[in-house]
Formats: sequence, C-alpha cells, structure tokens
Amino acid sequence: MVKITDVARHAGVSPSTVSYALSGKRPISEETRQRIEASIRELGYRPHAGARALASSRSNVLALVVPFRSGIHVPVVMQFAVSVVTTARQHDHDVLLLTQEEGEEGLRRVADTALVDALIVMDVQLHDARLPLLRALDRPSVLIGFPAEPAGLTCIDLDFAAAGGACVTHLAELGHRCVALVGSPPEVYLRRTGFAQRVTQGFTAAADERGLTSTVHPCEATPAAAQAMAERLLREHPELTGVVVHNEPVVQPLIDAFRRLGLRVPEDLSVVAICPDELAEQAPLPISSVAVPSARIGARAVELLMRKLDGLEVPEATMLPPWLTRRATTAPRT
Amino acid sequence: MVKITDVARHAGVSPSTVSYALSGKRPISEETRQRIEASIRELGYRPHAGARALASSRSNVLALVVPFRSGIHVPVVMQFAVSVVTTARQHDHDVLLLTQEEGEEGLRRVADTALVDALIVMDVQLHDARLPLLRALDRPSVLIGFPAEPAGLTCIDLDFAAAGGACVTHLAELGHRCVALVGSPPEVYLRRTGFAQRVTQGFTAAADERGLTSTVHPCEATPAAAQAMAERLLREHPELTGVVVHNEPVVQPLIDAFRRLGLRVPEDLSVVAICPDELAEQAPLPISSVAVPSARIGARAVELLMRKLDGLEVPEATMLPPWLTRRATTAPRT
DNA sequence: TCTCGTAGTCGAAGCGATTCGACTGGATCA
DNA sequence: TGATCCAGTCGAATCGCTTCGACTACGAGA
Repeated sequence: MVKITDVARHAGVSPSTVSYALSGKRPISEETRQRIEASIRELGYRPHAGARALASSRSNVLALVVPFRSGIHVPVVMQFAVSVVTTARQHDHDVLLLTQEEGEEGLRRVADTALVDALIVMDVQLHDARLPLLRALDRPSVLIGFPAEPAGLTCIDLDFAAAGGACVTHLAELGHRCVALVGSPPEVYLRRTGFAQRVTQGFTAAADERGLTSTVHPCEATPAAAQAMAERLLREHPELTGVVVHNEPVVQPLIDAFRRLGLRVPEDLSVVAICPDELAEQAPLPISSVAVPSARIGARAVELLMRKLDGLEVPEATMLPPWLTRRATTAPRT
Repeated sequence: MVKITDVARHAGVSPSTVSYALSGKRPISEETRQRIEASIRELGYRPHAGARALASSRSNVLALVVPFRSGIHVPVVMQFAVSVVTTARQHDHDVLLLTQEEGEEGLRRVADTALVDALIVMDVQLHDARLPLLRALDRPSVLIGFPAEPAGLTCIDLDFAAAGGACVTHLAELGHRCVALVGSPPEVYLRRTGFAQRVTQGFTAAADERGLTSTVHPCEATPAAAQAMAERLLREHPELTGVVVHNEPVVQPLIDAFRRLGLRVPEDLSVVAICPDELAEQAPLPISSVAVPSARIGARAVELLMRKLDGLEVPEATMLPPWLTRRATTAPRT
C-alpha cells in the first residue's frame, strides 16, 4: 500500500504538505501542488479511509435508513436511495445502508462508533420512536417526512397537503362536484404516518372550501381491493365524477376496474393520482398526476445535511410544492 | 467520547486487556471479563470505527453495487439489498451502497481506500467491464449472476437454465405440446446479460428434448407490449397452449391480455412465470411460478464473502436449484 | 529601517484502537 | 525438583492521516 509518506518523499516535501495540498486547508504554491499531484498519480496513492476518519473525526459517510414494509412503494424508496447516493458522491461522501429493522440501536451504533457523520431517516411516523434519539445524537440528521412535533429536527418532504389540495382544485376547475380520495392501505393510517393524513387533510379542506362533496377511503394495495373499491364507490356515490388516488400499486387496477364497470375514463370519470411521474407516464393511458419527486427529495436531503455538516443553518422544514401534470385521465365534467 | 483507555482505567486493567476481552483473541479470565463488560456498559463505550479499521486493517464494511436501469425489476433489487444488509449485520458488518453508475472507478476507490473489506456486485454482464478489476483487486468479491468466463471469481445465482427447463417440464407433464417463452426486454439481451440467455437455453433445450414446439420472444416491460405480444402469439402460433414468462412487470398484463382475447387461463392456456414468489402469490389468480429467491441469494452471497474474508475456500460457482410452485395458472391440456 | 502580515512549508503530536512480545505464577510432567 | 507449558495480563509499537504551532522569506506600511 502506498501512503502519504511515500508521496511526500517522491515529491520532495513533507507529509503535512501533501495533506494540505489535498485538502486545500492551507495555501500551497502552484508549483509544489503540481509536483504532488504528479506523484500521487504516478504512485497511485489513495488515502486510507480509516486513518483519515481517525485523524479528522470525519468519516465522509452518511447513513441512510430505508423502510421495508407493507404499504410502501418500493420503486420510490429505491429511486430515493439512488439519488441520495449520487448526490452524496458529488459531495465526496459515501452512503451506508441501514434497514428500519435495526431501529434506534442501529442509529446509535453507527453514530457512536463514528462510522457515519450524519443520518438520513426515511418513513418517519407522526410519533416516531426514534425522534428523541435523533434530537440527542451529536450528529446531524435529516428526516424524510414530518412527525407531529418537528421542532429541533430538519425535515423534508413533498407538501402532501398541498398535493391533495392541488388534485381537488384541478378536478374542481374541470367542473367536478363530487370527488373521492382513494388512499393508502389502512395500516399506513394506523401507523400514523404523516403523509397519508396530510393528503387527506389537504383533500378535504380544498373540497370543503370549494363546496364539493367528498369522501375518503383507505385501500389495500391489491388489484382485488381496487376492484372492490371501484364497485363500492359507484354504489355509494352515484354522483361521483372525480377520483384522487394516493396509492401507487392501485392506480392502474382502479382505472381498469372502473372501465370494467362500464365507465369511460376520462369521459365519465376523471382520475388524478399522486405518484411518481414515471408511473403516470408509462401507463397505457397516461395518468394526470401530482409527482412524488423522490429523486429531488433525496438530493435535497443530502444537500441539507452537507450544509449542517459545514455548520451552516438550515430551515427546520422544507416542503416541496406539488406539481400537477395534466395527462389523459382527467377531462371536463360532461 | 469515551475510549478504550477510559474503560481500562475504570475496570482496573490495561487497554490491551479490554481489546482482547472484546475480540476474544486471547484468553481473559471470567472475572476480569465481567468487570470489563460492566465498565463498558456503565460508561457506554463504543469502539471508534475508524481507529479500529486503521489498527486492524479491517473496516467491517461490505460494498454492495446495485444496478438501476431499464429491464431490471426494482423490487427484486430492493429485496436483495435488504437481505444483504440483514445478513451482513448478523456477521457484524455494515453495507456501503454504490450505484452501477460509479463503475470501475467506484469499485477501485472503495477498495483502495480500505473503506470496505469486500464487494458484492449485482447485475453482472456476460462480458462485464469490471471483471478484470475484480480479479485484480486485493479484496474478495462475490458476483450475482454469471459472466461468460467466471474462472477466478465467485459467482452465485439462481440456476436460470434449470428454471427455464423446469417450466417446460411442468408444462410438458401437463400434456402441452406447443410452448412459448416471453422473455426480458430486448435491451437485456443486447447487453448480453447472462440470466436472460440462460433461461432461453434451458427453455429451448428442454422443449427440444421432449419434442415440443417452442418459440422465444423478448418483450418490452409495458402493458401495451404485453397486449401486442399476446395478439402476436395467438396469431402466429394457433396451437399454443403453454406460456413461460420471464419478465416481472408483464406477467399480469399478459394474462389479462389473453383473457381479453377470449382465452381462459388456465383452461385454454397455461402460464408459468419466473418471478418472485410474492408477485406470484399476490396476483388475482395466483400464478404458477419458479421463484426468484433474491433474499436467499443475498444472504448466501454475504456468507460466501464472510468465508472468503476468513481465508476459507469457497466454490467458484453457486447455482441455486429452481423451485417450481404450481398455483392456479397451469392446468392439464384439454 | 523596523515592524507586521502573509504565503508556503515543516516537524511532531495526536486520533483510538489492535497486536506482538514479554512477563508472572501456578499446574504438569518426568 | 527443575524444566516446561499455559492462562492471563501488560507495555509499547504501530496503523496512516490531519492539524497545530513554528519557522522562513518577502513585500507592504509606517
């Protein structure tokens, strides 16, 4: 293994000079820097991560805690993870993958052993057991999703309330008067996950404000449940002409089910989803939707963390505004 | 931060004794060990990961390189990643997440900086550009998937050829005489990814051996492509009564398409998939399938790596035998 | 002319663990 | 009874890098 002293000798300088040339923490003459860089290239030098971490008390590694349980759309998680890794690399950091299962002990472990400099936690519950720990930890963290009491934490997410509202507004502007929200599976509500409730709030508030009739229905993430839901909606709400779906796996099955029941989409029934753009675009009939911008959230989360690591102030709450794209599943009420 | 010298002082022993008590590399009297453990608990000591890595030249971190591009079923990747993390934790290791994008440079970086002790590489191509590097690296690795020339590497995967064969055998035993394989998207074949070709080989060989008529059709991973494929198959192969599908997103759409074309499944047409069990089980009509056991492969990959890290010999090739579960989409030919 | 600040560099002291060799005091064996 | 071995412990060296304080030389300001 080639080490910093080898480089130093080869370049005719001291090890500390090499270190400073690399980090830029002290001025080094252009000429010396050139010589050092040449030596590094020639010898193929790579600083030892452990040694660096020990000496600088910075590991340049971020922890990413991913959820893995029912009611969570896997591709969204994956896309998020990839964007975190990509963005972290742009800031010269790596990403350690932790599962939700490891729980608080896992967080404490990677923080206390100085294995990571900072943490990103996904799928935060309204009353998440990890919150006190995250507040107490000596390492910065960013949460994806908003707990009930976000004070003292840094949180980021799509503004789900506004997203729910945007869907209603879109339908209302198309003339619809009776709308329904098909939401996440019941267990997601039971876990009291923030985003599910926020969508509901935004949806209901917007509907009330505009004087629309509205109902809310949690729904299992299976085609069978979608079919049942479609039948029930038509039976219980004959007036229904607009549906908002916030449950990725069910979007397409639900549309299919309505069709099977004799309704034309969008002529008889308009459907708006809250889902990733790819899903909406790739559907047989492209779906009008509010994007769930996982990649952007991931990138932003990393940037917030970097700023915190640099000792800068960051906003406690970052809500990304919803962006609705009208595609082929919504039309004026006839 | 509490360090090993603090523990040593508190327990009335030397730092090295604490270290040996922790690692078990030298005998420590029961009584002393107790005392040390008590001190550790009381002080809340956690060994510093960087210091440990520096002194022992072991980081206890594995690299996991995940693919993220078209034609790859995301939930499979995710499930795999989670099982790798879980198994690694059982062996006291953590997992660093890398994306395919980082390429060879990324692998070299984490290996040369001693950030990781070993690597797991997914989605290996037949002539993967990373193979020479992996062979040359001073760190052990395990590949998921088989390249054309696996000598000198450790590879593991489902035995896809046998899986393709098992599907044909199953159909043949039910009396089917004309079968088709609906495979991965064309780009997967173009990339010359091993598993796609192996399924084809196993499928064709088994069909030939049993004297069945067989055809092979790559297929885009969209419902529209599934519909077109179903139409084409019926048009070109009126005799067709058995279909093998190796393309997760298309399984259900294809079955739906056949139904729309007036065929009953399984009465008129039997369908077997090669896909994760969850997908097969959760379908409206549970699908007969050969499981893609991502979780088991992930766990096994980690175990192989651990053995290599311990300096033990491991087999160069590990092929998990296919396991076919008959569910509701296959029936005897009528 | 004398200070003073600054660019550029060096040497040495850590950072917090692991590990190797050496030491001690019984128990074992001939 | 002396030689030998082993369990149990300690001290010191080491891992490879960062960083702090010091030093030199030089130009600017007074």
